[in-house]
Amino acid sequence: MNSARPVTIKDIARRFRCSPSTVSRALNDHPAINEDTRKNIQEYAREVGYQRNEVSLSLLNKKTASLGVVVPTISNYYETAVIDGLHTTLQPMGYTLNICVTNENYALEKEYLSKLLSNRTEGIFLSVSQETYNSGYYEHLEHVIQRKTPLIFIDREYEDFETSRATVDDYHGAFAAVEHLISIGYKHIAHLKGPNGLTVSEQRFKGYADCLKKYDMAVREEFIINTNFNVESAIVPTKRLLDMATPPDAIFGVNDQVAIGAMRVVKQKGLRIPQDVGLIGFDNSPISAYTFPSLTTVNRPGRKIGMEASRLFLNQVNGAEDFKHESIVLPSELIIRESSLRI
Amino acid sequence: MNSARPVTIKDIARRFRCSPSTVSRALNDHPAINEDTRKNIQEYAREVGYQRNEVSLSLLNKKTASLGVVVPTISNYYETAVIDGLHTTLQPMGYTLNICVTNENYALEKEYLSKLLSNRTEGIFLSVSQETYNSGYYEHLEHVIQRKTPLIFIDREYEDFETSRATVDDYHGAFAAVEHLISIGYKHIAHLKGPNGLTVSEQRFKGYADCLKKYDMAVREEFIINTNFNVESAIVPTKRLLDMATPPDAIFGVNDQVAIGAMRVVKQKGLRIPQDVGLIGFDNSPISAYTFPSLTTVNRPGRKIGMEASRLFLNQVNGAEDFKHESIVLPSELIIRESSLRI
DNA sequence: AAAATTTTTTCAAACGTTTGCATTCAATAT
DNA sequence: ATATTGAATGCAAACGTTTGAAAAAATTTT
Repeated sequence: MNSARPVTIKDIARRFRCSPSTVSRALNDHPAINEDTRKNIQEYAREVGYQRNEVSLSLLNKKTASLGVVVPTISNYYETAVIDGLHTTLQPMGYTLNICVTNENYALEKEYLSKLLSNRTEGIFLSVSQETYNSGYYEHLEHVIQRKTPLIFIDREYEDFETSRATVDDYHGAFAAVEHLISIGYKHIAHLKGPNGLTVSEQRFKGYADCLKKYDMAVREEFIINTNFNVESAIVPTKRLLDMATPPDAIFGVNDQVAIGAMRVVKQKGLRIPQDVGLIGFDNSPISAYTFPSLTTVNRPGRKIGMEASRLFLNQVNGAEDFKHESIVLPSELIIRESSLRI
Repeated sequence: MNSARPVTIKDIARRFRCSPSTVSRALNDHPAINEDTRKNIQEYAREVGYQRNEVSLSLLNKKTASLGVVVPTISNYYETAVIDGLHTTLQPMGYTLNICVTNENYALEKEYLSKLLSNRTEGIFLSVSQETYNSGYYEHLEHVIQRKTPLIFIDREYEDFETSRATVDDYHGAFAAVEHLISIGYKHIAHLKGPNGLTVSEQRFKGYADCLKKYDMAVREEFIINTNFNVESAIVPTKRLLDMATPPDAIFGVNDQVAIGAMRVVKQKGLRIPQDVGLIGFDNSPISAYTFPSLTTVNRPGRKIGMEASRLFLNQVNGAEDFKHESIVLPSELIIRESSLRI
């Protein structure tokens, strides 16, 4: 009985022996439609479960009300917090989010952007993949801009694109973290860095290095080891650090995962945190409050970033004549917990 | 120069003084098109950055290649793992995922489902919201089914709908957890239950209760307290448990968050885990491995659920004549860590 | 050179909806 | 009775693309 084919305005028109235009107007409460006709049509439409075909409307109006969100991963707390923030602002406005996960892969990123454009997405939030960043290819991004589709960078960004951006102040966050360690009295502070080249990695590293310099402490090459953002990638580097002739007495991890990896190794060595080794992470992921000892970290307001990014997008589409791209930099905030509180 | 208006097939046709059909065929490598014409058109299309308007195609073919994912939240590890699984299977097949977050809200859930149908989504993955579950309203679900849009239930499910489902075996997971506590020697096992009415809560509770019964242990009313799945909601209930005249010597939390909340309270009381109080969670969230002590838990394969759900969906759309709805129940697996290992 | 064949291109309809303009019909004013 | 108004409805085009069938153009065969 209930056919799979959705009932259309034409079906209703046929039923009432009137034209599709009349049905359309009736359903939209157009004033020029006779009260009775309107009521009959609306009632019948409800009965048969008529639902406007938004696809046809999209074609007609060239408005799709859909937005692309292109991120390297959604397995981390931070990324989902950002998406949550985007959601919070944009879904009540009727926008639909298309989430694309690139797995840090350039080819996928390119494909998804192209697909989003083909689908006439009205805006794209992008956190560029690591591979893209390394490769230096960015025609796929230029293409988006050429098409005048609003493009909002999130966190990882290209310096020289005319777009809006929302990022966290990684530099000062890292700086504050290291300054805190110094104030506690730690003298030999190592850094488990993120992958080279990524803004996030480099900014945090810069904050670390600049802070050491400010306090006339050496920035020692061998105290800076790369990781890949996850727990496992911190294991070997931490072991190397602790096995040195003069090992560090504090470690600043590029994120919480890495710090937690380091924490495991430090404990296994029988060293105490924070007495023997101080430890700081970055992100304030939910887990950081519940490790033992609890992890000092830097808060990274993902949800807020998402909401700010939404705001930037809305600014652009409701664009006044004098619209200017903005670069929002949200402050990061040091959260002091047990892992750095040597007394 | 670069107009915002995307270049269409008609633009190209005008440029070559030919008909849109020719352009269309040329771009699609139709054999009936002259080799030169084809090459010229394709080259020009590339130059001007032509991109097929998929919206018009969707209208024409009644295929949108987009799928709805409706979940109560994306702030938890489990939900994102599911989405990740859906992604992994479906994105390579060209599907686009529209993520909708209901915040456990019935009105929102209804609105999103309706919107997804309006957008002619080809399938919907749904984890029903708590409010929906409680309210017992489900016309919005019937509407989806009426429209013959494949509907796949994830985890939280209505028993009496003709759809496919993918769930984790909560019952046996909970049973195994409690059995493990008993085998260790714990005698008074409390349960921090999830919200009443939800399948997840009830199944885990049932596993807990049945296991106690099997070993002739009392199922004590006062040992079963509701929480709301998050850390905070476990604080007061745990305090209440520990303040009892004869407090429990083990606590089974409905999920890791709740167990972690309990862990905090237990530690604050100066009690030792697992010596004084044994503790088990559920979900095997990444955090559970890094608490102190590390948390015994039950693995809940979110990613696999997503992939299984995708498979169920694909079965339905590639539907053979003899297609039958399936209910996949993935096994859960006890992960023994420190919080329950009293020796 | 005409007919037959093959190759290439165009026409027109379709997908579902909206909307400016024209049309129809009834009611009122002259 | 006829012109004038007003209300209610229909027509046709538009959005961008594909596709079967028809037409046109080029080529081959007689």
